[in-house]
Order: sequence, then C-alpha cells, then structure tokens
Amino acid sequence: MFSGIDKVAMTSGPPQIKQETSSTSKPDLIIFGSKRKRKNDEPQSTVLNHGPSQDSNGGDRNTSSGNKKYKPNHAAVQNPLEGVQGKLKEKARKLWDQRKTLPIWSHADVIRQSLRDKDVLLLVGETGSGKSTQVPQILAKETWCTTQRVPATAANGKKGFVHVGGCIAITEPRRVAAVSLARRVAEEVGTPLGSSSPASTVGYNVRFDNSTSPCTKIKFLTEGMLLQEMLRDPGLREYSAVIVDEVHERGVNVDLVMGFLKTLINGKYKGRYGVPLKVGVMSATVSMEGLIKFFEGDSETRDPLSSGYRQAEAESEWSGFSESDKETPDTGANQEPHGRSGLQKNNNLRAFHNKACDPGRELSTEASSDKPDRNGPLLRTTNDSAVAICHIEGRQYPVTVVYSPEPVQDFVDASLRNIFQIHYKEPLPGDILVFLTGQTTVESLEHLVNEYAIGMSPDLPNLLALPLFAALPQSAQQRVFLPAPPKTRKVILATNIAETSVTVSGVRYVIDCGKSKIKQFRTRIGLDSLLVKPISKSAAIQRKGRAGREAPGQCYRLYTEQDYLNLQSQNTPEILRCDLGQAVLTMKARGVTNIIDFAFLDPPPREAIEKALMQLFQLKALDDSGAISKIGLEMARLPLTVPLARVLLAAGEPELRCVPEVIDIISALSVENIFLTLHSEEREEEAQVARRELYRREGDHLTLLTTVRAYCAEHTDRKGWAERHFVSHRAMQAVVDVRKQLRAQCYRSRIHTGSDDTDNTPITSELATTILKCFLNGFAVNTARLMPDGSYKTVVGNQLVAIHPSSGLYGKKVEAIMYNEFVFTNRSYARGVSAVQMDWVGEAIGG
DNA sequence: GTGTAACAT
Repeated sequence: MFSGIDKVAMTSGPPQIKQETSSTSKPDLIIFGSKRKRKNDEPQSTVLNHGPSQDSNGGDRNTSSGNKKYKPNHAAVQNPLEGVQGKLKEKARKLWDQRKTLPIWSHADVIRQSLRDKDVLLLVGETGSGKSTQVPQILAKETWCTTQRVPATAANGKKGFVHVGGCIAITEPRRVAAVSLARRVAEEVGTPLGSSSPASTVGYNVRFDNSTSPCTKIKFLTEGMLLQEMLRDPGLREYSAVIVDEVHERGVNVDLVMGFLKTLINGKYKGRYGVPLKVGVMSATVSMEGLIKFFEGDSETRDPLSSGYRQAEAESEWSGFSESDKETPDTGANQEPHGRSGLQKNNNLRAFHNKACDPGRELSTEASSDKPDRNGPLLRTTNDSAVAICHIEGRQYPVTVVYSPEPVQDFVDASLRNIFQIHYKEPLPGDILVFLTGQTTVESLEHLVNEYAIGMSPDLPNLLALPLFAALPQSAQQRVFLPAPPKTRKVILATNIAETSVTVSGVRYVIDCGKSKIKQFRTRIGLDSLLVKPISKSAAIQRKGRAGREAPGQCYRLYTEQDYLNLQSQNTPEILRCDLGQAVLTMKARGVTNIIDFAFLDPPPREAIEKALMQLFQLKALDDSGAISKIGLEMARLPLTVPLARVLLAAGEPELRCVPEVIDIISALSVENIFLTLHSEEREEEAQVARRELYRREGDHLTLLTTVRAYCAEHTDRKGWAERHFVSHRAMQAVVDVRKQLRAQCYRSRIHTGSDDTDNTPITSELATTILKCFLNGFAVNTARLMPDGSYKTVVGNQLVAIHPSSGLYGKKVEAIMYNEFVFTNRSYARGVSAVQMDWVGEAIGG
C-alpha cells in the first residue's frame, strides 16, 4: 500500500528526492566514487521551510528559493500526495500562528547567532517557553546544518569522501516525550512523521520504536538511544548538532552523553573529519554555573566543589546507617592506573570544611528566590569562551505559595485538611494535585478523602479522588486525564510521576508534602536503600509550577519556609546515587581507559567507581589490565544490568545451554513486577489459587519462567489470561518486547539459543538446577545462607537480609538463597529470590 | 507482611 506513495514521491518530486530516497544507506558511510548524497539546500530543508516569508533571517534565503521551486513542481504533476501534503501544510499554517506567540520566538535570532559564533549553547527555558519544539526548527535551517562532503582516506589507502552532518538530534529522558515532541514538530513543519513517508523530515528513535526516514533532519531520541548510536559511531557523523533537552533531570545516561559530547568537542571533533558538532544544552531550572565550568573548564583541574553536589555526597557518606559504614573510605588496591585518590579524599574534606565555613554557598545559585535572575544578560559572550548562554522566560501564571506555619508530622493528615479547606473556600473550576511519596500514602489518602466527602454539605461540589502512580493499571491512569464531571472537583493523589513524566490539565492547586522516595546505592555493602527524603528546591519549584499552567494558582507546602530554604538546591544526580556497573561498562566499551578522568558533570566517589570496576573484573567483563574483554563488549550491547547480561552470556556456554529459559526469566526481571499487588485478603487468596499452576518451589526465577511461558502459550486472549491469573497485562507486554529484543540480540551475537521451539521443554528439576547455577554466574555475591536462628545472612559481608513478602519463598527456610535485588526500606529485603545450595555458591565464587 | 520515577542495536 505504501509502494504507490513511494513511487509518486519519487517521480513527482524534484530529482534530488529521487536520489535520496533510492539510497538506503545513511550518510555516515564512506562512499567511494559515488555521487553526492545530500546537498545543502535540498528538499529536506525546503520542506522544513514551509514557514513564513516574514522570517527575514538571512540563512533562510537559500531554502526559501528552494521552496518556491518545490511548489510549482508539485502542482505541475497532479500529485495525489498533494491532498495529504495540503492537509499537513494547512495544519502547519494554523499552528504557525500559535508558534509566533511562544516566548522563545523573540529569541530566535539570538539562538541562531549564538551557534554561528560558538559551538556550545546553554539555554535555560522555563516551562512553556517552547524550547523543545522550536529550537530544533530554528537550527535546522542554518547553513551549518547541512551534510558536508569531506575528502577522506580509507584504511586501504584509497581516497574518497565521507558525508558528515545534516541532521539534528534532540535527546529526551523519556520515550513518551521523544515520540510526542516528534509528532508535534512534524505537525508544525507540515511533514509526515518518521517512517510513514520517505520524505518525512521529522522522526524519532526510542527503544522498540524507530521511526525515521532517509530525509530525517530533526530526530528526537532518548538519551540511552544516543549512547547506543555512539557505541557504533563515536563521532556522531550523522549529526550537525546534538541538543540535550531536560539536562536538569540528570539521569545517568545524560551525564554520560554530556561527558562524551565534551570529549568530542575538546578532542577536535575526532571521528568527524574536522566537521564541528554544535551542542545545545537545554534545561528548565538548572544553575548554569556548573555547566559553564563543565564546558569551559579542563576536567583535570576542575574543582568538583563547583557543582555543589559534593556536599550532599559528603553528607550522605557520614550519615550512613551502620557504624561500619562510617569508616573512612579505603581506596585499597585500585584497578585504575595513576589514581587520584589523594586528591579525591582531599576534596571531600574540603567540601566539609567549606560547608562548615560558608553554609550559604550551596544556595548561591538559586539564592532564596524561585525565579532565575532576569536582570542578567540574555546572551553572554565573552570572547574567549566557547559557550553562549541564553535565558528564555516561561509562560507561567503566578502561583501563590502558602507555607505550613510549623513542621508537619503526618503529611497524609495535613493533605486531607488542606484538600477540604481548598474545596470549601475556592470556587470551581480548579482541580487539586497532591504530591505524596508512594503507593501506600496515595491509597490511604484516597480512602480518607472518599470517607470525608460523604459528610460534605450537599451544596458543595463533589470531590473525585484519583490515585496516580506508575504501577497503576493504564485504564486507571487514564481517568486522571478525563475532565471532571459537572459540579465536581478532581483531587489527583500522585507520586512524583506527576512532577515530570505526566502533565495533568485543570490543576490550580498543588499540595506538596516536600518528600519523595529516593533510591541510594550503598557502595560498601552493595545495598540499595529506598527511603523517604526531602525533595530539592528545584523539585519544589517544579511541583509548584504544576498549579500555574492554565491560570493563576496556589501551592500549599506542608513544610515551613525555613525548611524550604534549607533544601538542597538541585536533585542529587543519579550518577552519585546508583551502582555504576553499567555506566562504567558503557564507558569502557566506548574506549574510555581511565574512568576517573572521564569528563563527569559530577564525579562519583572514587570508591563507587572502584566497586564497579571490581564487579566488572569479577564477572570477566574486564581483563587483568582493566581493559574491556570480549565478554564485556558483548555485555555492553545487551540492554540489561551487568549481572543479568553476564547470566545471559553464561547461558550460551556449552555446559549450561539454557538461553531461551534464561531470556524468559531475565525479561520478567527487567520489567516492573508482573504480579499484581492485591489489597483485600480474599483477593489475595483468590490470586494464590489462580497462580498455583505457575508456582515453582525452587523460587521466583522459575515461577517467572512458567508464567512467561504460560502467557506466551496463550494465543487467543492474553489479556483475559493475565486477568484470570492476577498478572499485569501491561508488564507482560513489556516482557514480550524485551524477550523479542533479547532473542534477536543473541542471534546477532551468535549466542547459542538452541531451537526457538523450546517453549514446551518440560522444566525438570535438572533443568531448574542448571538455570539457577547459570544465574549464579552473575549473582554469586547476591546470596545469603540460613542461620541457626532462622534468619539469613549474606555470604559476602555477613549482612542480615529478609526474604521480601512478595516472594514465593517468603517465610520458607532453605539452605541458601540467591536474589535479584537487595533493598533497604524498613529493613533489608531480598527480592526475586530462589533456593540454591551452598556448594553451588562456593563453585560460582571459587571458579 | 510489601514497590519513587525512568532508560537501553
């Protein structure tokens, strides 16, 4: 059905299109003796330039003339596509009027000029500024944003040409954002989206969903996806520019992307044949000082104190929960050559000293105001700096902040009072959004609101309490986005999912408990803790902002103003809080030899890096010299945590040969819990009966295997099957996606998968043993043995650990257990648990 | 007797 359209596009468009679409290869290949692949002012940019002739920018002239040429061409050939294109154009023209009113619009020239003069632009755009959709369009029309044809010499000495640049990448922290921004920009540009047409100039690339065309000029992708592309092509030759959006969220991936980009810029664009790469860094509320220093400073001499996170780190180092935790970090034997442990330690001490001497320092960039300084110059260009800076005001209505006069002990109770206070006092419309810490607090407040609403005066509007958290089934999440019924006020009870991932319209009142659950990896004991902690100032501002998107609003903070002023200014970057195994493996696979010297935005503690290096070495991902091994390279290609990647590789070894089974288990372990949590006791018992056929006494790993198999064996009604077995259908769909991806990857990497038809192989007790032994290849350190008193203690480190109540082995006593996760909440729990034998563990550790 | 959020050829 598409072939017809393809043909039309190829015969009716300008000849350049024909040439472009007929070629399947991307412009990053060396083409010897071929004709040019893409030229500056060719159609992909003319399509982008549907916009207004009122745009008087000089850089547009080429393309506007192209535009004129393009249109008559279409008209002449009675193009059936004209109808479709016409509609797209019409929509785009309508959107054009809206776009003109965006705050960013008046800065378009400044943005263009910045990147003509400099290689790096730091852009702070408050919410509603339109930065994510407009900046790519503004830059795509620049003359530097075209494919360069560069002479090059191939390995065999033959002379030829390479093509570098032409496309703009915009990275997003989340898949939904990448996809929806691409959709929006495609509409504004008036082009079909992604792979729907070979002439599409706007596309996206996220896991499980690549939608680009040979003409893609603007590509939205997730941070992880860009990292994967860098693994293949460190020079990012496809792109003329990379725009990193939402840096302030500071996931691990964005820190790696930033480090690689800086290395690329400072390394004279190695791998790009001298063609510069423009870098845009966009953020909502970040203090820019850290970013300026990052790009301007030399990573060798940069003072880690500049970022302000060092203090947070130093603090947490010393507020550890056990005495043994408080020992001075012992750097011990180190994997890395010429370590800087002395310097590092010194900095920690300086952080301490600094904090004691100048406690105001960590607030310096935010001061006590919520708003960034607007008096500062919009564009600061010191001549010797390679960095341009631009600030764009947002389009937010004012939000009044109301602080609690005194500290709040029970924020569920305080929220309840606030909800009814607002409800009694304030007229409709205006929904309420409450930020809580987790599923349990959300659900208990939900019950309370419903209970109290019964006794309300009948003259008052109704109250509709709506829970919102990630584990909630999709259908229940959708209810939040429906407009409130007549004479009803919605009260959305949310976790921090509503802070960034999800926007709810209609909200004018925000109640912020000032806390969220944060995962912190404790390097020394290899334990994740998931604890309720105060949020940062920037998170508090973000939450507040949710009240002012459509009208002036109010934000009730369930903490005092002094508490607010004492909050850390930014979220602690994830790279300072997580197990660095995967991050270090990614760096090693990208050729970073000395991890300590990597261009970190915020260098993690040396100890955490060493722990990761040790883990990778023990799993044979690194060799004796610390260089990446063949196994390590294979592991880096797998979209899995380090231990799971190791298990998958082990499963292909001749003595184990259980790849299909291991893939099924790993897929289930890689997604959120596939078993639904049930609330009433009857439902719980019902579920136990329904799941009985899935249960394996060996433990959770094999129970997951039987569940995945049974689900996949159901061909007619999987949704019904999931419901009958109290299994999350959404999670199982994710499992199926991961499973498919892993099978494909194993096939490509020639990992022995055996026949694909092993779904019906009976899981004998021997096979179960093989599978568990296979898992010990990655999880030998995640084991604990039974003590005489009935408790379990970890084999490595002798820490007390309890089997999590969600495990099938909960309450059972076996010789030893192996677990997928070790998490501290109220106590230390092992999650994803199976029974193992001590001699298997000994074998795995010894061998 | 229990789960903040998100990402990956």
